[in-house]
Amino acid sequence: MHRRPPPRNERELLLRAEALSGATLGEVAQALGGALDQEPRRAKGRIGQLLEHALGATGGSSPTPDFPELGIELKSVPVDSRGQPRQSTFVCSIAALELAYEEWFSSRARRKLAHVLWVPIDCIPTRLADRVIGRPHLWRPSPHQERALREDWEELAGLIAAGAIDQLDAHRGRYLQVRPKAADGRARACAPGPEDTTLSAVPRGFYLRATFTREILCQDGPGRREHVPG
Amino acid sequence: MHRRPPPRNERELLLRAEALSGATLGEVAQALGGALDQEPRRAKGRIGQLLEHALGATGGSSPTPDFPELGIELKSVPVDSRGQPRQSTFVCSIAALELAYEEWFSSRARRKLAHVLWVPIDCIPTRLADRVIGRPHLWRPSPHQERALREDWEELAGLIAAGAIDQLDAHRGRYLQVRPKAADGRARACAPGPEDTTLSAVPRGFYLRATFTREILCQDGPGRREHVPG
DNA sequence: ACGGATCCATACCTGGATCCTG
DNA sequence: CAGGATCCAGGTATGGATCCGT
Repeated sequence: MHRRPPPRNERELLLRAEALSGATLGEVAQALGGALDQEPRRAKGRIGQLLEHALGATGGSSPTPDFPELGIELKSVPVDSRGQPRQSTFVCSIAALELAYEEWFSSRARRKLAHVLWVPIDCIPTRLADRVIGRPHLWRPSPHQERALREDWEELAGLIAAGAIDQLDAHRGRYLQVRPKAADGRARACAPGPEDTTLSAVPRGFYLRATFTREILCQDGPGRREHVPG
Repeated sequence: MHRRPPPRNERELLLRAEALSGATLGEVAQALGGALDQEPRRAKGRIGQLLEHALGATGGSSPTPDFPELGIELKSVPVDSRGQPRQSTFVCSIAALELAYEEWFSSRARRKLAHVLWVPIDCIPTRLADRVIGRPHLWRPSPHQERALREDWEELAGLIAAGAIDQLDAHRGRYLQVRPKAADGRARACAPGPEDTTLSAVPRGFYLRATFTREILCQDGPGRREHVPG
């Protein structure tokens, strides 16, 4: 499938993303010379990859942001008929053994969430190709949000670093949570255990709760610029 | 391509290997429902993989031997018209940073070479499919050979662990040598540098010199059993 | 002749996320 | 309805070795 060149600045990125809004995924795929012939259970990550191509994101499996020159991450987020997310959003995987040596500021989670272009996808149509792209939303965490994310992260990372990964479940954290991230339940990764031991646990990732992404998408954004005073 | 079930014991493995001797690679591939359409420069590893399938080896990229139940490694070795190896044989790749903590007995090199089924391939015919499989040779290092391999390994591993990987070249070692093992000269791996530093170097592997594999194949083996007294 | 450079197949890992059962 | 389980694509690493210029 064809991939567009990277956008040269933030404005160019936003213009491209707004140009996509209203289009169906099938139309975008066709414009790139591809097709969306697989159905949902078999195409969990296709939407994100399609948007990457359409917007000129690079990166792949590198640790750099999707738009390295701009320091911006791209996230597609499935929404219902009212434009609201119903599911959690994956942030990044967790290298449990290294978490003890990290701090929030240098963490992968903070870097991933520092500057994000959210692109809502209306997931009511069952067929992938019929789903409609919504208005993009370029976001940075507010001071309040960043504080809350940081507190969650420090609690969760602290538990893992202390060897409590097996006592930790997805109930913890207000905005950020920890859940399995693996091909299946048999996958294994190393993690700190009690008293300086190492144990083997299901690989985990950080996720944002749907309540939090709903809050983000309801903040003032491009879709409401006409109401801003001035 | 079809793969045979694993051999249940050493005898079954040897019988299968002897049954292949005299056959061409093309015949073996055809019997497995495959084909050998690629030519040498494009098929450096095809012969080894073909023999794995034909003999029922498992393993792939696991650290276990090719025949885990038997503890036996499979090595194909290209030979000339006199049945003698003309090239070195790859043993295993080197994890340079970990070599300092290893000893010969627990090393990957010793485990790979502890028990090997050598299968010579007459490489005079240019076309892959026309090459003829020779008599297999099941080998364990003699006390003399094991001592020499160990001395080589300890010298080479010691130099690498001491941070001298960039001063080390393929001239060192009587039987075992160290040479690049990478997709190309731009590949990089971490290695110990001088004075507890870490540097980036071309990935290396251990190889057996052709003089050594010639010695192995000339030892008494299945092909000469009729001359053994008794 | 051989030391350094290289080539293919395949398993594994990571990043993209959504599925789905109790 | 949300926590735990899972799925695909694509890149990387590993294992199989031989190529080839000097």
